[in-house]
Amino acid sequence: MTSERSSRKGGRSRDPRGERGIPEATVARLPVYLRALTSLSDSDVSTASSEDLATAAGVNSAKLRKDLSYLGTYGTRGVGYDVNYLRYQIAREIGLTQDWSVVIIGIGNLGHALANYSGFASRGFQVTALLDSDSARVGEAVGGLKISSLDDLDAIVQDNTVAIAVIATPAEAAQEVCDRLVAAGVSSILNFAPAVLSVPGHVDVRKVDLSIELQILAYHEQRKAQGVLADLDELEAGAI
Amino acid sequence: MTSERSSRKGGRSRDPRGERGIPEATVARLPVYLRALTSLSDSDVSTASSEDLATAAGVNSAKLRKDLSYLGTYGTRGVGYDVNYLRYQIAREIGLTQDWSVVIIGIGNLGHALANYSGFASRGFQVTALLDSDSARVGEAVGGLKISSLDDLDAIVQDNTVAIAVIATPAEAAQEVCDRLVAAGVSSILNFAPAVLSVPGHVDVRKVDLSIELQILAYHEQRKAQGVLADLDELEAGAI
DNA sequence: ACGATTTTGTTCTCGCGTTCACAAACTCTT
DNA sequence: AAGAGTTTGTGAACGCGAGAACAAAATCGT
Repeated sequence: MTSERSSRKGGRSRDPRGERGIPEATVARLPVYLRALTSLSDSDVSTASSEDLATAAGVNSAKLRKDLSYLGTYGTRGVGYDVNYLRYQIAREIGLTQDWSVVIIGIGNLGHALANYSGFASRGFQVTALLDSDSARVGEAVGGLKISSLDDLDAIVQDNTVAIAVIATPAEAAQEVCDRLVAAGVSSILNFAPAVLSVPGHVDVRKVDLSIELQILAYHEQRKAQGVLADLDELEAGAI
Repeated sequence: MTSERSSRKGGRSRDPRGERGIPEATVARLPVYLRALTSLSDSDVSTASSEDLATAAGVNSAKLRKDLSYLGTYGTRGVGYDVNYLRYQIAREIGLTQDWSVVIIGIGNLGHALANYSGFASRGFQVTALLDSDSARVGEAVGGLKISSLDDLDAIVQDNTVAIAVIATPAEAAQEVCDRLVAAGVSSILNFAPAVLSVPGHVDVRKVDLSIELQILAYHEQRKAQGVLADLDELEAGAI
């Protein structure tokens, strides 16, 4: 997994309330299922088996069935799942039946790209503000929005009832921006800055770190290369 | 974790060779430790305890010690770890003592941002080519590099011994681009396109998906809000 | 020199997540 | 109507990862 939850340790068993809690690993896959269902729906497929869905989502069918069983019993034995019905149920479970207001902090290279990314709006996430600490950039228009000053954070968060923020600042600024976000009432943060953020327990942080991903790939790549060398050694040693 | 390995199922226990295999969860944290060590080194700290390191990396100290123990015994009891020595050892283990050539495919908003991102080069990842299928963009300069045509992929990969590629195309194009990359000999792929890629077993794919991350945050956010409502209900019902 | 203190490396235990395998439930054919 | 064929939902087994806890090893103070 690329990202980590920094708060909320427990899975469903530690839930103080008795209500259905969905395992974290399952939650992380629901959006993938949703995408697969949307794709099938666009292809006018009205019913799909767990095997079909699993293939489309790139997972094993038993896992998919167990994941879906946490939401309820939405399938029909001997038939499969109604694509549109299941799609709605997952969307509702994730919370995509309502719109979410998102602000992006730090409009550098990455912030720019995120502001122009169309994939957000299509899923019910609306970027309502772009903030930057550089006063020279305030007022500049990016992706149909004007950049606001970081000083207006509190007002912006309150006016738009923002719960989710995206940090795309340099690493040095990330913790301070994070603190201000939390103070303003934001309780979910997507962090692109290569920095460890410390937040109060009620705030969720997810991290996306490009250079970490590359390093993980490099590790395995190096390992493959070593394996080849070792195989050659064995070959020379006449072991095979 | 946000991303998934699509190939290579086993952890260290299934390793056919008897050599030390590092658990996947540990591999994913090594880059974080590396960053923490670099930061300490920049602050002229020469020695650090597991507690210090763990705090800087945002993990628990027992976990950190166990992770490091997979690499070897690089600490000194009663003292701690030599920052620069440990840093070198982790870098070597990950494979950062060599340079990695990386190509980026799909120079849209995101590809643009990635091409300009300075965080790659600083960690030994050198972007050697930018590719796009849109012939109108070929030749355009981005971040000091000229965009090449996708048709030149094979030659570029071979000339630069590229093992790692970044896919930043729209979802529709991702699988085809992926197939061509694999055919050209690339065996590690970082995928930003919101699509499930299918690859042969020897190829590693890691996925970074912004909209999935937001959806996971939305789920928890919704859950927090429901919890508040439930608490209010209990209050009204006189349960407290 | 030796006990007190610090801190690592490792063992052990527990819980989560994955997968197998099968009974239950539904459809279809005859 | 009944048996054959499908496909879901779930119980059970298993392996990996997290964290507590402790023994081993180093330093420090006297």
